[in-house]
Amino acid sequence: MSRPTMETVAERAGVSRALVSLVMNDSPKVSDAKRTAVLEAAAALGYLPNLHARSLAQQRTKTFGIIINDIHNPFFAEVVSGIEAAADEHGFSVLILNGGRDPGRERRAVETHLQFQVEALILVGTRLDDDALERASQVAPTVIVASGPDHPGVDTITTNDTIGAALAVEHLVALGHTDIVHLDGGDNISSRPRATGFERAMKAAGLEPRVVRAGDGEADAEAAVVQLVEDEAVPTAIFAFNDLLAAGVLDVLDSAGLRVPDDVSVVGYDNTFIAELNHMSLTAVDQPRRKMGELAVQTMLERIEDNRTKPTNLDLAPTLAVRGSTGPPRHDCTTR
Amino acid sequence: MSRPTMETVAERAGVSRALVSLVMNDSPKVSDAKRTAVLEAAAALGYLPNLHARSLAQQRTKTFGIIINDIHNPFFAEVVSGIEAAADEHGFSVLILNGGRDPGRERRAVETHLQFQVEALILVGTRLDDDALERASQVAPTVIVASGPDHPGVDTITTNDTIGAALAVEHLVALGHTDIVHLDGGDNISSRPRATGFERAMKAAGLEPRVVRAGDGEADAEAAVVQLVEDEAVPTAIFAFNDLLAAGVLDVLDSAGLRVPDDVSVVGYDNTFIAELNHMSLTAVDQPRRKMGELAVQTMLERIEDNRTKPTNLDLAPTLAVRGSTGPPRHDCTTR
DNA sequence: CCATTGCGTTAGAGCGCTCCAATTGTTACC
DNA sequence: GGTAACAATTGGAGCGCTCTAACGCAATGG
Repeated sequence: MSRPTMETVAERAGVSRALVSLVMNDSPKVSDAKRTAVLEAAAALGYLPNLHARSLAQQRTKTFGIIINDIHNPFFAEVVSGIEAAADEHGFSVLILNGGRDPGRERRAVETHLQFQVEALILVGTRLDDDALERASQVAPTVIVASGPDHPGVDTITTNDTIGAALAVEHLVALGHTDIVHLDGGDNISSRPRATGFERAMKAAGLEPRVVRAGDGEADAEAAVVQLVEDEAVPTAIFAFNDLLAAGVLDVLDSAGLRVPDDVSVVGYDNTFIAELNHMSLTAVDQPRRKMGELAVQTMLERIEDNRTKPTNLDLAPTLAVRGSTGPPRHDCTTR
Repeated sequence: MSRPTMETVAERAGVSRALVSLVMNDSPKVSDAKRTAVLEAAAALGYLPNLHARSLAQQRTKTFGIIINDIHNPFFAEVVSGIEAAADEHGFSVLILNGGRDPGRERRAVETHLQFQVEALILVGTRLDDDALERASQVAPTVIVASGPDHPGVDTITTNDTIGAALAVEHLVALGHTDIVHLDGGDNISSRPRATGFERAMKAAGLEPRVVRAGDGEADAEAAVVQLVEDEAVPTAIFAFNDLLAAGVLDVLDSAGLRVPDDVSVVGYDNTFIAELNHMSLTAVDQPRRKMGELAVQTMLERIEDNRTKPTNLDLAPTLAVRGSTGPPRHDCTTR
């Protein structure tokens, strides 16, 4: 059952082990005759190089370690796609470990990756604390994509939540809305900048910002909106912390007999495929997810190949995907 | 920048390399004094064992290779969670590679995993052809989870689509429906068994099965339902190939002014979080995803540790998650 | 005809670890 | 006091590969 090794292939092809190695790394200095002989022997034996042995001998792995904070989150999946594409292009492999929304597990994932001698760590939406980040970045170049704490020595690729929130507000204001509520993300790490961006943009437009504390799950949104309905304090537009919240908003409004966007406009954040579902058709702030993944790889390559040492902190601009959930407000007695 | 090795640790602790190895594998036959000395030295140096060297020396990796057909699909993500949990419990690590819905990429992923000397391959929803499966299973025990071609020598963990479809039909029939349309999945690999199950269950209930060809994307469903509306051939219930299709159905019905479930009941398949969204509240056939992942691991362990050679083909029974999208039909002139 | 060049090839050390066999040190027993 | 038994420790070979230096062998040129 034991697999063939280079030795086996060499024997069968009637050459030395070193020559087989040269063929496997398609070196130009091998005669065509021997090359085909080796290739044939390898194919016949079903030979597959042992990556562990190679890494050990070569003292490098050409591998990135990805830790994805939550494999269930489609937002992160898209970032990973970008990483994979870019890594592939540069001859790097990618190992994915799932953080499972749990700092402890993420910590162990870092350890595992480092033991695998990955050449860089790409943390997609991490919850690691400063200490863990410090130790990780000591051993291998590390980049945080999408969200995570700031840490000197750790590169970051983010999008600017403040701008994103402003985009949403400006869109609504342009439509004529003046009474806009922001449902915030509670403890979520992105909650604060988005809320701040909202408040700032509202004030810039000469409007009074209303922020309602929610959370990052659908239920949080629903409770908050039910409250607004009960208090008869429903605004003409709601800007939700993320798409999932927005979905909750849509549902509560629907069962309260309020029409979207006629009675209330709704804006989400992240532009996940929830927003894309026709039944939702959610206007949402969009982050360039694939791009972020690609930039993460590029950032790491600069550290590895050009040994850059200065930290990189890219903060990209989000855009707005306008769909059917936003429109001009209805001008009735309450707003007039 | 080069990392410390066992040699370094041994030197600092004033012991031999072999002793360090024993400590790292916490062997019982090490004196407490030396043990703590080694541990301290290791901690001080920030020593991390090199997994490649270990794998090479040990001639085993205690690692499973997962290939996930589409990292964007939350259905698969749940299966992976189950795999991870079970693997962890047995001291196995898990390496994830993304198939990206592309057989070519999947093929390369298999290769990569085998080069990493994974002890078993777990294919979550594969699109690999017979040939590739044959070669893979030759080298390492292989199991297909959720969906993929049947292949001798490759274990499978599936749920019975025929039963699933029957569950949906029986639920609708029990509610009083007699005019039920199935939107099939087109070329999708699970399309056939679900359609067959539908037809069989309908006939068993003495009803005429109506199947409309669709696909596995939202747009496919929409086109199909628009057609039904135009033809004034809308049934009292629609059983969709998957949740995404069902979402499309919901939307078209909504804009056609038909109420769910009053005018039309809708059933989905997979019970993904689309179905759970309150705004959808989709009755859907549920597959025990985590369980499937766990069983996959167990199946592989049997091959590795108990060297079972007989193929395993587990076909689990799905269940039905009843939500708000189904109800009794309205008995008006058309059905009477 | 011998030194020179260069190409294709190979021997062999070494990557960091494990594991077996061998060694030392300690205690126990007759 | 000698030996057996055991516990703790170590040396060294070997896992499958890469890579450097050296080698053989042609073709070339003086």
